[in-house]
Amino acid sequence: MIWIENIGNYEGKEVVLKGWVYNKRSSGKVRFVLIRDGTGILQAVFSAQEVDENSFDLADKVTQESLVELKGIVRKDERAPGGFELVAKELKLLSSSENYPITKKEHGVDFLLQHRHLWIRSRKQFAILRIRAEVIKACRDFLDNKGFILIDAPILTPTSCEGTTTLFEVNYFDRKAYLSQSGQLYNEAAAAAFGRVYCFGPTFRAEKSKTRRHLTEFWMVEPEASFMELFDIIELAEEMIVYIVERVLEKRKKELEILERDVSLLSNIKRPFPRITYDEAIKRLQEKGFKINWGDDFGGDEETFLSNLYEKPLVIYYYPAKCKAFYMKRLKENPEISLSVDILAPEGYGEIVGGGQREDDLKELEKRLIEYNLPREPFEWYLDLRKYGSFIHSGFGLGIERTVAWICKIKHIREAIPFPRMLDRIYP
RNA sequence: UCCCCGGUAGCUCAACAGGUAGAGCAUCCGGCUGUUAACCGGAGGGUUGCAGGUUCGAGUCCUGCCCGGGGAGCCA
Repeated sequence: MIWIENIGNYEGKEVVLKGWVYNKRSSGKVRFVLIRDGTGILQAVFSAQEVDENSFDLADKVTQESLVELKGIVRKDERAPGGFELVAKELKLLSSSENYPITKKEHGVDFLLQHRHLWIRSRKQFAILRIRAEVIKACRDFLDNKGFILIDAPILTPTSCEGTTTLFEVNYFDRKAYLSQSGQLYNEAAAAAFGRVYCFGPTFRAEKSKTRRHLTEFWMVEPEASFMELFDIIELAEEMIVYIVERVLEKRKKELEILERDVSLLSNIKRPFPRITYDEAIKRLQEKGFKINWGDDFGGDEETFLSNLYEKPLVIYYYPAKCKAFYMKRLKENPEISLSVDILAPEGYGEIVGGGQREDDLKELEKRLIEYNLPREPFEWYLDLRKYGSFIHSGFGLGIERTVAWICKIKHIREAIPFPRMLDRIYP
């Protein structure tokens, strides 16, 4: 099987390819048909003398997104997009396509999202989703190489992980269950069993958020490591981000080109990252005239401002405990401060990582459940982790779509997932 | 939930101050021997989101509803 991706290996040879018609152009006695096979796009050239009449005719008549079989000789030619083209010998129609809705001109967002199942065939979406696949592979390779074990957390859960967030409720054999909003708590159990673990999967938030940073279904990779403290986990997150960016730069050059991404900014993503405390962040914001007080969480504008401060991701740590989840360990010297961290991607992208050191003291944790107004019963198993050999441990979650959106420099994270789920949008 | 913007041909949009609904792309027909969202000529294509109101006359003004976009809040 020959794929367009590797077409350069067949220079001068006759090949047969299957693919969908991406575009066609004609100029009298020369016709150009661009076909895509899922790995790339290749231009085929039809000249009247070198091809039979039926094929030449078809090269003019064939419609966008029809499936065709193409025979021809691979030739290097600078005029061809991609550097190689096919001198066509024969074209066969395998399956026709009529009135393909996504044409060569512009379309609106609503229309494209209604046709997402077809939109993913187009060049830019193709590039983004291939980068997404690389980002995911990079996360997994990085953690696997570091000795982390993949232990997936359940999607159906008996209760909220953090209590506050709105959850999707499902009927579970006449009992209530909820779609997971984080694998975090299960990860902690797994960390005690396997040392260093991670889970990777979809998470769900039933918030009525309508912004470019939010989806109701999104993917996270969540490492959790025993014996690691806050600053160990910050280091791990930094290394992981550097690794992801490096891998995309190395393996997805073409896709970044399609997206016209300025790669010099990405090449700059090396350690160390700038690190500031929450207190410093507040000070910087207040200096700029933001109306924000100590104890407030950052809003969208604040996050954008902070993430534009540096060319590298910005590490912000020591958030007020009340901004963070009940399971965050507190600073010994000041229990108002949690051992927590967020990492904001640069170029205005905002938070891609959130994490911290977990409370390992049973009494403290019991107190927190009460403080946060959470029922004890569904968390019994979680408390057990502190009863049977409690251990220092930390972890974080990295949002896949936000990371992909940043690396691809796309405006809205809905394009960073194959089939986005948003408020009022669950089709296709 | 709130604020702002929008809904006109398959798609993207235009239509002055209320006066015969129009262009590009797509489709179909024709032309062009290297096109790069190719280009050039021609043709077909409309319940102006829905319901009501004002008016001699409504795409345009008013009211309600529906749908979408951007943002806020909330959140990762």
